[in-house]
Amino acid sequence: MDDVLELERFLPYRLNRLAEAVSRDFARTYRERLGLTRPEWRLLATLGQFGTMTATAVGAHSAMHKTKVSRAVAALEKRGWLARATDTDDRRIERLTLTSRGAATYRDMVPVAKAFEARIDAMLGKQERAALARGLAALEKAVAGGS
Amino acid sequence: MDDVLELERFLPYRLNRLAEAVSRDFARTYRERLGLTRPEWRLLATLGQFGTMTATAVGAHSAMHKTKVSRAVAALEKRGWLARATDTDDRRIERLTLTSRGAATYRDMVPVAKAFEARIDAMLGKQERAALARGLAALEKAVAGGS
DNA sequence: CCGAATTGGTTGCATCTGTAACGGTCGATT
DNA sequence: AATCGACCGTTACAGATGCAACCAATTCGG
Repeated sequence: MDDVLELERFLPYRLNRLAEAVSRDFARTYRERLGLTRPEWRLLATLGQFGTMTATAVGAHSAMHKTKVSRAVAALEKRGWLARATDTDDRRIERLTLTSRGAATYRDMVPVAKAFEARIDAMLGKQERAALARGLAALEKAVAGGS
Repeated sequence: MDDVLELERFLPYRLNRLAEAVSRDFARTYRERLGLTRPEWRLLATLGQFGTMTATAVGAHSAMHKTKVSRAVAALEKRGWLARATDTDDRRIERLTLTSRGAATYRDMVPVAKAFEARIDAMLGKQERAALARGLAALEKAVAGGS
């Protein structure tokens, strides 16, 4: 009974496998079109959605290691897609914002991402989509709270 | 309407974030206790469950890049946890099997993984657990078929 | 107040990773 | 049987990653 682990039911394994499989195609498109790595894309998407944020907040939101965030920030800054502004009250903090060029890139990218999303959605039935949404939401809550 | 991408609803992002968050703690335990990387752990778990397999099959099952598998195989072989046997009919193929020492390590690891699994399950309600299972299964099917 | 502990962020270093190219094997076509 | 293409697996190389150690700024505790 306790001698075999069924990977098909093991959550970390399933999530990793799905994340990998689902992301791969999509990641390739923005790497080829924009030359972005995954962390860089996530940073762009996060700032595009939320406006100004700190590096730590980006990391917390996307579960990225802080060094990943740090390097992604440096990369986008170098391209002129992102600007840093040291907080006047707490000079450790840097407020990150997309430049107009960064925002323009973001706007170009959004429809592509949405099209990708729609393609996946189309492959799931309505019931399954609802179940997935509910299950993921519950898991996100558990992970956030349990830590 | 089409100007912002809501990351909290975007599947690749959610899956990556969850996979990362869920795996991190667990990965640390087997890295510290056994000195295994993630690909190595997955290889061990896959062979432990299925017995003999080829490297390609392992990669397909776990969505790992073939070079990852190749390196994990080399690492486990070096530890004496895994043995290769070239197929006599098709000499391109290598049948991978855990050695008795590898199998012993696997057996030690299974209860740890199951305990981890149980801890996550305990954080989800029964309904949510069912929804998650259903949603993930549907997505797995879609991903496998769509490709 | 002052030193200790904490926090935001960066960097050195070793390791891990993907891409592309490769060597070796097999099957099909001719 | 020679050739072409497909397939299994490895490796060189450049780039990405995580850990630990670090700097600087802030907050906490006495």
